[in-house]
Amino acid sequence: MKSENLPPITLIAGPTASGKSALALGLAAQIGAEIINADAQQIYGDLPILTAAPCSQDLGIAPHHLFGVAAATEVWSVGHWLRAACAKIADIQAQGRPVILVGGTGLYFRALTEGLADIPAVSVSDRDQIEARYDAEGETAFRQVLAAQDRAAEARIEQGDRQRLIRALSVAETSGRSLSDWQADTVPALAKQDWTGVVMETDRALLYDRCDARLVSMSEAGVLEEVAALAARGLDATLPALKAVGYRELAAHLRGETTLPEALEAAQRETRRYAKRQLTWFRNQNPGWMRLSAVSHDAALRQFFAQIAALTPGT
RNA sequence: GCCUGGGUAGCUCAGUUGGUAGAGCAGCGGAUUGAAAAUCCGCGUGUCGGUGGUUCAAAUCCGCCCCCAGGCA
Repeated sequence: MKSENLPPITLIAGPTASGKSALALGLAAQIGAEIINADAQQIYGDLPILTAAPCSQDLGIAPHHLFGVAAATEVWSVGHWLRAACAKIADIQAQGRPVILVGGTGLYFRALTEGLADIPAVSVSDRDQIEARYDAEGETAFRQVLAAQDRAAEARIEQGDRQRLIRALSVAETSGRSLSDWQADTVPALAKQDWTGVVMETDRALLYDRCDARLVSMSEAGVLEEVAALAARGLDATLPALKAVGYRELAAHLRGETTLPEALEAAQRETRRYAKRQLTWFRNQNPGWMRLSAVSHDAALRQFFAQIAALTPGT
């Protein structure tokens, strides 16, 4: 149970409501680490209740970074987050402190551990133009155009996946190099020996119960007011900050389209579905990461140290 | 007690002249490289209320029983 056995960076991933934040806090308190957010929605600060942002008590336990740092009008991408996270990691390590990254966004962890291609940004106007072409030509014709420039991407992207098809052609046309080419040469942001990956594997039934209960407590904490305030700003509905799970359902109730019980039930269902997608990602995309199944965060912390000890014989 | 209408997937229901059943929603599995709390793909999961009978063959037809809804008493 000595922090010297730990690599300097700990990555804690897991589905929503799995208790990963509590584990991060417990670990941070024990080893004197600072916490960096690895969750796409918690970057934005306008829906603290709905996105389960850390509370002031949490903030008093350990320094937190990249939580609520962006306005709802901003558009952060994986790349944007990765650069910010790497800068924070460097800062914290310069002070000689350990780092913990916690979050539920599998892609962010992948960018960190496997790298992200250094693709030039595609401007919004260029993307809009390609989107317009997709909508005008239809998927079949669009795929033919894409296949001529990036056969591998066209073959890999599944039927109906408009978002990925548009991304692939946007990159090929604006950078003059295919997305598949770019992605083939990526370098991990973190060196393998510098980090330990942990996945929270909470029992499915328990996890779903927690998802349901969380919507109830969010409701008591005033989510509706928070959603109403953001909705009143009349922002573009495609902004990432407005894609928080539950936002759509609660906003529909505020417009009088559904009753509150209906809205809460729908939001709970969407939360469970989101948790299921995360379970699928972490189950299959993070081989080699430590798995923690303990229910309480104390037990999870003990399980964590036990596995660390098992990984480093002789200590 | 009698009459009528129902009991088929987790839920709401469909099921032609008898050929061991299918839709929506829910659920489950999977993909995932700059919107990722996003985006997309795949999969019916079933003692057809129970039981006995007719038939080569019953969710479908017949008998009895059980349960639900409504009506009459």
